[in-house]
Order: sequence, then structure tokens, then C-alpha cells
Amino acid sequence: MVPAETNGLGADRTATIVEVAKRADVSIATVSNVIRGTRKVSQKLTERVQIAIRELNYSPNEIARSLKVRQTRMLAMVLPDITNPFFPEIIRGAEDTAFERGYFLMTANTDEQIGRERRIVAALRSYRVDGVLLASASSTDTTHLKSTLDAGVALVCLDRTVPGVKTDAVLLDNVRGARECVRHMIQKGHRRIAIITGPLDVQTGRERLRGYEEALREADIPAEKGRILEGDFRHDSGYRLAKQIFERPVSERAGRPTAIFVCNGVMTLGVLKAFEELNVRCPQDIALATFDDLAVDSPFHPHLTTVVQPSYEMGARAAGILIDRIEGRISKEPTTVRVAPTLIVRESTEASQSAS
Amino acid sequence: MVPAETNGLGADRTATIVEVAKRADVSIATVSNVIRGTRKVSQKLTERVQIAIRELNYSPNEIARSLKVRQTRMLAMVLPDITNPFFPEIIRGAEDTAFERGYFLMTANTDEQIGRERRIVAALRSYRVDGVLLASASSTDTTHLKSTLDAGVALVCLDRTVPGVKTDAVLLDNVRGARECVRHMIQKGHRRIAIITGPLDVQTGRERLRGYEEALREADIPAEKGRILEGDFRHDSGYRLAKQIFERPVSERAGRPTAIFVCNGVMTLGVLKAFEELNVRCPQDIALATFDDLAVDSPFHPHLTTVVQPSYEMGARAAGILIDRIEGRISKEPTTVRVAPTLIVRESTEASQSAS
DNA sequence: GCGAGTCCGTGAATCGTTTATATAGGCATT
DNA sequence: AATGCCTATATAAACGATTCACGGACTCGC
Repeated sequence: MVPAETNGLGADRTATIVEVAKRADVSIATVSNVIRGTRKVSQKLTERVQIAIRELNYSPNEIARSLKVRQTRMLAMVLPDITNPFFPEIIRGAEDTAFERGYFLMTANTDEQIGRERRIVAALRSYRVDGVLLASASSTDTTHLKSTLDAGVALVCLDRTVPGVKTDAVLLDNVRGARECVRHMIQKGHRRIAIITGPLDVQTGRERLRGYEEALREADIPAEKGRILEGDFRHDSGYRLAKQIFERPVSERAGRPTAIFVCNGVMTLGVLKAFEELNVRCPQDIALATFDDLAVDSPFHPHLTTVVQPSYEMGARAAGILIDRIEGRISKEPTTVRVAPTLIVRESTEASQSAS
Repeated sequence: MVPAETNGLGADRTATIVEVAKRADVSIATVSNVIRGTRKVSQKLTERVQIAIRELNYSPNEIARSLKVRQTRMLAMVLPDITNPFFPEIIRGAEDTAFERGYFLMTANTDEQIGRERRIVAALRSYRVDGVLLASASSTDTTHLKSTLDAGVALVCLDRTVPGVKTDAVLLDNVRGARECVRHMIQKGHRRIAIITGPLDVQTGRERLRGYEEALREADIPAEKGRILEGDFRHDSGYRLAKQIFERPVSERAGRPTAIFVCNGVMTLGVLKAFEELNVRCPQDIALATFDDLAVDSPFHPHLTTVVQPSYEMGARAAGILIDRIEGRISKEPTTVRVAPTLIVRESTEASQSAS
């Protein structure tokens, strides 16, 4: 004797449309029509079907449906680092749009490892997700993306593009963000401004550096090599490079920067840690500005002047474009959307030091 | 004329096993055997099949496979708030275990809204994920979970259980974490210790309060009602309740707490913001300890004494149990695993105040 | 030289849906 | 009463894989 189950079926068996049809004494086509609303079904049969569905605790098998109609209504977002607080907001934006338009968004995490990204993208392709939102871990290794695109999976790049892959993209206007921020520092009287960049083989890294250079050029300040420090967007490089700035030989002290521009939020945490260890006060000893708002209204000291990215909107727009693409409602040509950052001036660039 | 495609197929058509079989001039059974390694296939045919697969850029349709074998090898993790830095580490842990054991983990976000959770769980059930890791948004509304369980979807609760639903769970030993932390504060000489709790209709909220009470009882300190402030695990309640502590009428000043224990990290951010506004110094004016490490090695001032949760391990263990359950390698009885927190003592509870 | 035993390969049924096509029944029209 | 036309429902063929049961070709021992 098997134990009695709530729905009268075996434990691990879940009801199918056939069983619903049998119980409601209609054809499976009718059940399908009731569920999807494809065609009109008489009041009487509709009721019978609904009752049967409830009684059997029936949940349509989306797998079978997907197989038949060749679409899953699943979207995936592939991220390099879910612990970076920049991404969760993007997810929220994409999730909301996806849901509004009848899609389900799932998230997967590559941990900045290209091998992992490749596996994940391959899996997603096998699962036949309708589209992928991707912030790629690499800008060089792109064969897996090409073959995925070839296979007809829609792809929108987010935050970072992958060169050589013709696809839609939603990016921040990095040059502008960096330029405006550095411009602000110059206006505050700084002329010796250091930059801690991202990896320069990554698009966002390069672009932010370019914005810095443009701002200096505008103000006729020569961009000195020694003030450009290449980081890698991670905590440690911020820490290390900040220390480096303060630990140069005395002979160079005269030329020590009066301000630092850090190209992402995570590195800034490292910089602040270095400041603390070295007993450097900000903005008294040095001014600081950064990309990415790390935690709104946070109790950080000091409050940082920041280039903030409209993360939620970026996610939402990217999802919108992706779905338009899937549903074939945009022209063939891939487009790149650049969204504008906002500069928020806070105390860390207040001119309480002698900035000369 | 259609444009030439890389694989010679139409643009949105992706090759099937039939086409591979045709091209390699074998049966589809043989192709399947080559791919899955189900049976031995001769060297010669294996090669032919592999070449065909490559030439067609073939990717097996996991949908069709799932339909046939009635399992998807997909796991889902459902979280209330992906912006809470506690969760990403859990995801990583679960992801790693899932991958090692041949599953794919996807993540979905409920935004603490039970309606959203219900929709997501329903969708996951329709997609026939093999199992779900759930940190539920609600402890009262559980019908959707019951029917999901009835349908044979494996479910493991994470961080929070849902009462009345018989299922496996991986939880923190909240009582112990809180007790040890408060015990530490008492040992530092504090006797008037306030607590900012989580919502008391949530298990974790209640348990942490219990730990606090036990520590006080051990030390024969009466737990005064006025020192128990009920928050809701969100930023604002930390801010508001911290202010409340300092803005009480002068008459009560004598009894003002010398220490605060905050029951999660996000609220602590609010508390610190309040401290800043009120010019309260920590630990000089008041000691502070909290659940959850917000950002390792962060430049917060002061460094906080913290009850840290082994998030990665929690995710990993939960995924392990889930998969064991799916593969039927554990006994029927659901189990609850309690993992131990660690107390990390930092400056925020240093006794640099007169704690009497 | 022949039956038994191995190997390797194939045909066909099946998973649970959707949907095109067929069909039944009712009603109005003549 | 026969015809035609609707509408509502049923039947059956896909979708793309897995896998069982069968069979042909070899090997081997006697």
C-alpha cells in the first residue's frame, strides 16, 4: 500500500494535461485552450477544467511547452561578480522589465573566470534560454559568444562590450563620467591628480582613463606617466597603489598628487584602508573621488565624491532591448546605448587643503 | 536567396540530433550514445559524429532531454534581497557544490515580497527545476510552498525556515551567536546593553533576541523591556532606533545603555549613520556589536565587533543536502543543520569608556 | 560448419505539450 | 427536411531528445 497522497497520485508523479483532461472529461486540447486562452471554451467546460486543475494541483509542464513552441520565455543574466554591489541593482532593473513583459530572469555568476563563463553560456544555450544579458569576464576570448550568437541566442552586452562580436550593448558613458569628475577636481584647484585605473585591456578601464586624460588636456595640464597607476578593479590593487603613492622616495614628494581619482568602488575601499593605515586624512591631506556609489547613505568617512551609474536603468534598458530583439521588433542593426552617469559632489573633494 | 550562414542552416534554426545523424551517416541513437557516453561506440563512428557536431555547431537540446528523462539538472536559489551582502557568498557556496555535482544553479530574487516569491516558485515548478534553495520572504504565507512540495520538488530552507513545512533546513545557530556576543560585552563590563532586534515574527529575529536574553540571565542582569527595540532588519529601523536611544528625556539618561547589540548588518549601517549625525563616538561614548560582516577589511570606523556567519559553507551545505535529497541518497526524515557563527572582536567594544 | 555469445548499430516508442485539421452538433434558411 | 454555416470540441502529428528491444556481423569452440 502506498501512502495516500494529497492529489491521489504517486509521490513523485506530477499530474499531466492528460489526467486533467480525463478528470474534467474533456480533450487535452480543451484543457490547453483553457490554460492559454488560445480559443474560446464554453463556460461549462472551462469550469470543469479549472476544478480538475485545482484538485490535481496541476502545474503545466513548461518543458514540454518550450519544446513544442521552441521558446522558453527565460532570460539569463550572466555576471562576473555578484558580490560587487554594482550588479544587484542592474539585476533588479532587468528583472522588473523581464517580468512585465512575460519573461523569467535567472542569474548566473562567472566569478570573473572565463572558463566558468564559457561553461555557463554553453549551459544556457543548451537550456535554450531565449536571450542572455552579459557582462563578460573577458574582452579577448570570445569564441564561445560567437558560436552562441550563431546559434540564434539573442545577446545584449551590459556594462562591457566584447570586441568583434556584433551585438547590442548598454554601456555607461565612461569617458564623460571620468572627464566630469576630474574636471570638478581641477576646478577645485587640483593640478596634480593621480588616477588608479581599471585593467587597461578592459574597455571600461580604458575609457575612464581617456576621460581623465581629456579633462587634463582641456585644462592644459600635462598627463604625467607617473600619476597613472594601473589597477585591476579589485580591492587589493586599490590598497597597493594608494600605498605606493605615499611611499615614494622623499625626492619626489614635491610632486606628490593632491588628489586621486579611483576608477571603481571596490578599489576605493582598498584606498581607504591604505589611508587609514598611513594615517592619511581625506580631504585634508588628499582629495579623493571615485566611480560607483558603494552604499547609499553609508557611514563612510568622509563622504565620497562619486560618479554614480544608473544601474537600475541600465538593467531595465538592456532587458528591454533584449526582448525587443527576441520578439523581432527592432531592425537588424545592433545598437549601442550609452547611458549618462551623474557626478555627486561630497566632502572628499572639499578644498580644505592647500591644493597648490 | 537567404544569406549564407556559418552552419549552412537558416538563421534561427539550430541543428538537431537528426541533422547530426544524417551528416555523420549514423542513427540518432548512435549520436546520443556518443554524446552521453551511454554505450560504447566504435572509434570510427565516434569520430564521424564528433566532426558532424562541430561542423553544425550543434548543441544538444536540454529541453528535449529534460522532457524525456524527467529531470532538468537545474537548481534554483530564491532569495529575498540580493542587495544584502550576506547572500552573494551563500550563492557562491551553493553554486560551487551544484557545479561539482553536475547541476546548474540559477538565482532569483523576491525583493522580500511574498507575492513575488509565490510567482517565482510557481514558475520554477513549471520549469521543473529539480530542487529549490529558499530563503523565504514570509513565515506565515506558506501554501505555495506546500503545494510545491506536494508536487515533488525538493526544497531546502536556508537561513530561515518556514513553520509548518516539513523540509530540510540549513540555519545559523542564532541563539548561540547572539549569546556569545552579548556575553562578550558583559565581560567587557557592560550591564546596560540595548538590543535592536529583527522583526519578531521572523525566526532569526526571535532567536537572536533569545540569545541576548540568555546571556543576560546567565549574568543575573534583568532584561529591561525598554532596552529591547524591535527593528525590521532594514536600514531605516537601525537609524531610527539608534536615534531613539539617544533622544530619550534627560530623566532617563542615567539608565542609558552603554552598549548596543544590533541584530543584522544592514541595520548597523543605519545605526552608524545616526551616530554620525548625533556626534556619538564609538566605542568612547557607546559600545557596538553586530551580526554580519558587511565588508571584510572595510574602512569603517570603528572596526566592528561582529558575529559572522559562515555564508559560503551554508550555501554549500544546503546545496549538498538538496542534491542528496534529489538523488534519493538520504533517509526520509527532514533534517535541520545548525551551523556555528564566529565572534570576531574588534575595536567597537574596546573598553575605552567608563562602562559603569 | 554451425550454434552460442559478443559487439555495435538501428528502429521506434515515449516524454507532455501545442496546434492544424477534422468533426459533430445546433440553428437558421430555404 | 435538407442544406449550409457556425462554433465548440476532439484527434493526431509534431517538437528533439533517450533508451529498450531487436538484429546483423563477428568470433570462438567443438
